[in-house]
Amino acid sequence: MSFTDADREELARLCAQATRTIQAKRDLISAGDAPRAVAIILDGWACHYRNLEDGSRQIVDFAIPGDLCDLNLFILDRMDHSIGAITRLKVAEVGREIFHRIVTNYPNITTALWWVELVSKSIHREWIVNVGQRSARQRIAHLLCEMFLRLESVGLTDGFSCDFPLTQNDIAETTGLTSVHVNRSIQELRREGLIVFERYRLTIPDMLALQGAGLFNPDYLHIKRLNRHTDSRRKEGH
Amino acid sequence: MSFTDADREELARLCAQATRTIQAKRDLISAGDAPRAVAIILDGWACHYRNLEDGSRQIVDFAIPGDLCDLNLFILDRMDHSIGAITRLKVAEVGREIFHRIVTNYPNITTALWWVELVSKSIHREWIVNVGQRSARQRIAHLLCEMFLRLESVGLTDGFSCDFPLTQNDIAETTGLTSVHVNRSIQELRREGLIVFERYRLTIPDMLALQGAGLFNPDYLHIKRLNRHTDSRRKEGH
DNA sequence: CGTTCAGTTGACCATGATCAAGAGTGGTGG
DNA sequence: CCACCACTCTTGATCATGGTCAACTGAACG
Repeated sequence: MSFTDADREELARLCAQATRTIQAKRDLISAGDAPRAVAIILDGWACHYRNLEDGSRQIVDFAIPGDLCDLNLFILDRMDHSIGAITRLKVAEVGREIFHRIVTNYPNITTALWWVELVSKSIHREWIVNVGQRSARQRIAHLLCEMFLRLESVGLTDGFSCDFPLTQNDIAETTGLTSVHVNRSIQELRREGLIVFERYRLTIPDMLALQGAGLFNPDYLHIKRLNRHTDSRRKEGH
Repeated sequence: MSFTDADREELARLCAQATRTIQAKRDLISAGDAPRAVAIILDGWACHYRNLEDGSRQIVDFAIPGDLCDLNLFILDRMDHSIGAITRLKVAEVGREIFHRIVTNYPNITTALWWVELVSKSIHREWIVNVGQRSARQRIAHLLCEMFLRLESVGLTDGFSCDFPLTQNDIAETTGLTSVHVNRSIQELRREGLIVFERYRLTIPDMLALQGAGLFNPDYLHIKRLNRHTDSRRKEGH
């Protein structure tokens, strides 16, 4: 599958109209709300999370530029989780009617939506594996590998480095660990030279070594096609 | 959204043609394979799982009658996880061409497919929360609540009881615990009268109590609409 | 009947949690 | 420009949940 010029124009138009800015740490939408628009992340990081009655919080996914939120728009009437801004966020919002028009008129885009949805589900599966089976060290290494490759696939890395706005507490809420233990595990990874990570900037000098430390296998990201998919998006300005 | 008679007939036809039986503990399809058909579970339990290089295995979802497997059919070229039969399994297989015909001709069914996909993703999110945040006791209680309600929504419960073919080792691979610890936790739940569970038969005398023990909140299952959705399937023989 | 697989129990161990205090760092207002 | 505050990171000491290893029981099945 690949996009036609008409598809690309339509995508560019969508990203241009109705943009909105959300402050860091604010919710883009909260659990229980009725979804009102599909959001396309244009800039910044967001996270999908759920709260437990006992006060704990679990982050279940991150959204970086190019990612979509709330495809459930038509289908599920209430958000079953919240989406929060990690950094200041810029999003494009696509309302119900426009979305519907796209789905009926642009089959390639619809297929791409399915694609995005299925990959995101595959990532969810891997996160279950991550918290279910891996040690603290491995979980963190795995998370760093995943996010680096996802950032790379949308052109947001710079050689071996990338901006990485998560606090150690965010990482704790992602990996099901405490922030104290995350701290100690990160120090271990640093000591071994597997990562350089300070001031919200991450460098991975040897990706394969870090992948080894995290039992990371990139297949689940379906990156090859992810690239093909996002290529068209990156060229949208052309 | 609701189905027309034409929709229902089509669904009945799909479930009737090309059924296949898989022995217990065999794979329906393995990670790395190219998916060749969408499978609809007609009878028995299956599980979606991933293996790690270090030999451990994580179950990431169960599939019970009425559930679909491998919607990735057109979209992803390789299975990123395996699907195995827990019990002997009866499935209906829908090939690529037929599936494509459905998607183009039956918009209601297509919407229902989206719906199934999104609910299943919501379940994945909850599983991440389960292994990430809950204690052993809570994880197991939560799993039992979820599966009971899912079985109930397709008419496979009998009052407070249901068939429940998972071994303690299966539960361990689902919850990220060891089978020894699963055993002790189950005994605890039994001792407190929260469950009766033997010979692969589960009884939950007080669902709300068990939900409390598992910090279980059923919202993520979107059950109300699940019922509405599966109604049409249950009546297919009519 | 013997074999296999699931469940059970006990003793001991280790990963990661908890609690608490202190050090940087950055932002804000006087 | 400095002082203060809030937040994140860091470190140490202790604790507990759940893991490991190993042996034994019981049921199912050919």
